[in-house]
Amino acid sequence: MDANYNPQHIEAKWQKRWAEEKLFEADVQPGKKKYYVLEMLPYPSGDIHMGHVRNYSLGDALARYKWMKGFNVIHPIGWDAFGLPAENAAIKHQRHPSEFTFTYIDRMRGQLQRLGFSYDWRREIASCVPEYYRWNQWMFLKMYERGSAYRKQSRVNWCPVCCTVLANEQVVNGCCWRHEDTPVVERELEQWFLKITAYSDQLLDDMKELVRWPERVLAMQQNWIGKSLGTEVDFALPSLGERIRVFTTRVDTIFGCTAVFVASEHPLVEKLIASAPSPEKLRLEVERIKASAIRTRVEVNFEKQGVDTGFKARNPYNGEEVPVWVANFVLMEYGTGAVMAVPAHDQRDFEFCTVYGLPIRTVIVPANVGTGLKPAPTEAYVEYGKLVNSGPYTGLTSEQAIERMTRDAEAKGFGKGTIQYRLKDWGISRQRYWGTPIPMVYCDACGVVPVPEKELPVVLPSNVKLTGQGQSPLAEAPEFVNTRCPKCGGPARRETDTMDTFVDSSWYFYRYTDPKIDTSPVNQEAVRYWFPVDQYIGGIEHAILHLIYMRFFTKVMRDIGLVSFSEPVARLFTQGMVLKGGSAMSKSKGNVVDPVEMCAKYGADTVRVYMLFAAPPEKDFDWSETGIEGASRFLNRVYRIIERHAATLCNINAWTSTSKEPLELSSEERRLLRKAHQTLRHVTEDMEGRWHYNTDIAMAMELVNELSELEPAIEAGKIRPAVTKSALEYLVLILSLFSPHIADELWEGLGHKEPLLRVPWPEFDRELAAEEELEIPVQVNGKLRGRIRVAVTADEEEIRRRAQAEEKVNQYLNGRQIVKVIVVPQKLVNIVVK
RNA sequence: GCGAAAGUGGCGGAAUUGGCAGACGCGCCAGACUUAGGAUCUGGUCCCGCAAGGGGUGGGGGUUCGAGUCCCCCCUUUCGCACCA
Repeated sequence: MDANYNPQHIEAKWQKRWAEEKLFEADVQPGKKKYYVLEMLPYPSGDIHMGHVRNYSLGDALARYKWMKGFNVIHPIGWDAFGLPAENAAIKHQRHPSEFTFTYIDRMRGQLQRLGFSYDWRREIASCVPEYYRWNQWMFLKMYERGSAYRKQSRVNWCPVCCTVLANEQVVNGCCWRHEDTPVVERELEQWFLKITAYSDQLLDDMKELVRWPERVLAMQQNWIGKSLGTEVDFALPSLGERIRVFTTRVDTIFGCTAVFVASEHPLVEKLIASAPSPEKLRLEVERIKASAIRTRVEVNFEKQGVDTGFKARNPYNGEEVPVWVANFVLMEYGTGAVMAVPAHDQRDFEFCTVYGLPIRTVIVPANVGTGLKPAPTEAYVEYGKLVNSGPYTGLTSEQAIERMTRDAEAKGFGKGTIQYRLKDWGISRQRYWGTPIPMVYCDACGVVPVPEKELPVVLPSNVKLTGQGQSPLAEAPEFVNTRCPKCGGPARRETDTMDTFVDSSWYFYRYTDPKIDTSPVNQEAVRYWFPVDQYIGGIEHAILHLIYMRFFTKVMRDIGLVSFSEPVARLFTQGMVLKGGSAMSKSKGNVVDPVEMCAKYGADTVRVYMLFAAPPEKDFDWSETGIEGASRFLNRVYRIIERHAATLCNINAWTSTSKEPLELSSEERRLLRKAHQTLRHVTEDMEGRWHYNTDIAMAMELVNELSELEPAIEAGKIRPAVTKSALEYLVLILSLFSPHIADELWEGLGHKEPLLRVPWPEFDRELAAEEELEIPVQVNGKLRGRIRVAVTADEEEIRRRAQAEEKVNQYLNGRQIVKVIVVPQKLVNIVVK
C-alpha cells in the first residue's frame, strides 16, 4: 500500500479491475433471487451534473449492498437520446443532432465511469438509434390497431420557443416546462393522440399496488387524473327548441340555480347569437367575453365577466326559467362546457352573481342547524348539509338528494349520473426533427394507412436541413415524405411529425433486460425473470410526466400480451435536489458545481461520500465546499489508520465469534468489537429500506473515532491483531457501499484477493453489539437528577434500589413522599414524589 | 382556496417504537507539533449563570410519571394542484 491516500491512482486501478473482472455483469439465472435497481436515465446534455451524481450514488450503494447480500443484481443505464436541445444546438452550429448526441454520450459515459458506478455496460441503450425507436413505432402501430392511437383536430398547446406542440403534462403554469417564462399559445392542429384516458380508472385503481411509492407522488397523480362523480342535467331552451347540458357534482343544490353559464366557445352560442333580437350586438359582447376568457393559467388577477344572452333555460326539476349567460370562467374543455349557477353554494357563482346582481337563493343548510343561514351571506356555503326550499327533496341530506335526484333525472330522461376526468389524452405529435418518426402514411385513395410492421423502422433521414423555422423539418425532405401507399401502391405522403420523447422513456427499462433483441421490443422471458423493478430512483419532477406515462405504457403492453402484470415498479424513491446557494444549479445562474472537477480535486469516493452524508436522500441539499473537505478528511483518516496496520495484519485471520477456539476478550477488545457490530447492525438495518445513508456514514465515522481512541490499546497489545483486523474489515465492508474504490484498495491491503462486491455481507453479532453495562438516567419528577451504571442484566428491583440510593438523586427525595417509581428497563428511571 | 411535506445550536443534520435533545460532520475557540499551516493531532463549543441551578426542539393549549415524537388551535416555509363546476 502507498503511504498516502491517492484517490486518482486508486480509482483508476479499481475501475480497470472491475471492468476486467466483469464484476457488474448479471445474467438471467433461474432460481437465483434477483434485484432490479433502476435510476432515471439521463438526457445526453453534455456533462453529468450533481443531480445525476446524487441519483446514481444512491442507486449504486443499494446495488452494491444487494450484490453482497447474494442477489443477482441488474443495474443498467442508458440515454434518453432524442430531444430538442441537441436539435437546437444542431441548428445553431449547422451540424447534425446525432453528432452532438453521440459526442455527449461518449463524454458522459466516461464521466459515469469516472465515478465508478456499478453499471452493466453491456445493457446500455440509446433511444435515438433505429434499433431502439423502431419499437416505439411498433408499439404505436399496435396501439393504432387497438384504437388507442388516433388522430384528431384539436386545440393544442404550442411553445413558440420549442416550435412544437406540448402535452398537457408538459405545460406548467401556462408555460412550457422547458421555458418557464414562455407562455404557451393555443393552436388548432391535426395531431396524434394516445388514449391514456381509457386507462384512467386503472391508473387510479392500481395505485393500491403502489404501497411503496411516496404518498406525494400518488397524490399528485390522483390529482392529475382528477376523477369526479356528478350528474349531467338538460336545461331546455323553449324559445329555440334546443337544450343545454350542464355537468355538476352538486345536483342537490339545483333548486338554488339562478342562471346557466356557458363557455364562449360553446357550440350553442352561435345559435343564440343568430336568434338574438340584435345579433351583432350580442356577437360583439360574446367576442369581448371570449377575449377575456381563461386562456392560460398565468393570469393572476383574473376577473369574472359575463354577458346575458337574453335567452331563458328551464330547470327540469322545478320548471323555473333562468337566464343564460356567457361567462369567461367556464371552460369548454371540461365537462359539458356549461354549468348551472348556484351562487348560494358555489364560491365562483357567488362572486359572479354578486357582481351582476343575480339572485342568491339558499337551498342547503348545515345539518346540525335547524334554521337557515344568517341573512346576507358574504360567501357561498359549499359544504354538504340538509336541503331546504327544494320541493319534494326538502329535508334530505345532500348525499341522499344527489342519489335520488340523479335517479329521477335518469327516469325522466333529462339527465344521468356521469364521471368526469381532468386527464386528457396524450398528444404525442411534435413538429420537430430529432425524434421517432410516426409510422403513418397518407394516401389520397386509401386515406390514413399504417406502415406495415415488416417495413419498420421508418428511419429518420439524415440529410434534412434544420432551420428552426416553419413546421416539421421532415416535411421538407421530399425523399422521406414521398412514398408508396402500403395498401394500393399509389403515391402517398408520410407523416412528418415525430413522437414526444416521453414515449421513448415510457418503456426503456424493459429493453435493458435484453437490449439487442430484434424480434420484439422486449424479451418476455427476461422480463419475467427481472421484473418488477425492485427499486426505481429519480427526481420528483417526473411525478406526473414520465411516471404516469410509464404506468400507462405497461398497461398497454399487458393488453397486447407483452407483459403479464399491470405495474412495472414495486418501489419508488424520489430524491431531493442538489442546490448551490439556495437555488438549483444552472448555467445561467453560474452556480454549477462540476462533478468532474470535484473528482479531479478530491476523488470520486469523496464526492460520493459527501453527497450521501450531507443530507438524508429525500431532502434537498445545498452543496458546500467546506462540507466536502470534511468527507475528504474522513477518507484520508480511514486510509491512514488502515495503512498503519496493514503490514502486520495482512497475513493473519480476523477474529470471529464463531472461531473454533474462542478467545477470552479483554474489555478494550469488547469495546472495539461492540462498536463495530453496532455500526454493522445500524447499516444493515438501514440498507433494508430506510436509506438514511447520512446516518450510516456518521456511524462509520464513530467507528473510526473509536479506533483512534483505542489506538494506544492496540499499540500496547491490549487489543490483539485478529480483533483489530476484524473491526477494520467491518469498516471497509461498510465503506464499500459508499466509497467503493478506497474500500477495495484497503481490503486488498488487509490481505484479500477478492473484490468486495463478491464478499458476502456479514451478519452482525447481537451479543457483541449489546452493551454489557448501561448508564441509566434517573429522573425525579421528570427532571434529570443523576445517573447510575448497572449491568444489562440488572432486574427492575435492582435498578430501582440503585436509583434511590444514588447520592445526587437522594438529595431530591429527602423529606418527600415517593408516589411512584417508573422503571423502563435499559432506558430510564423516573421517581415521582410529592 | 385545496392537497402534501416540513419547522431542532452559527450551519448541514441525529434522536427508527413516547424515555438522557443536539449523535456525526462543518464552522468557530484554545492548545500541541511546526520555518510555515488551508496538513495532522488534542481539548472545548445549545442558551442564561462565577457557581449551585434554570431555560430550551416555530407559538399556544392538552394527554402522560415522562412529549422533538401523540391530540387540538395558530404561525411560517417549501412543493404540487387550482375558477375542473
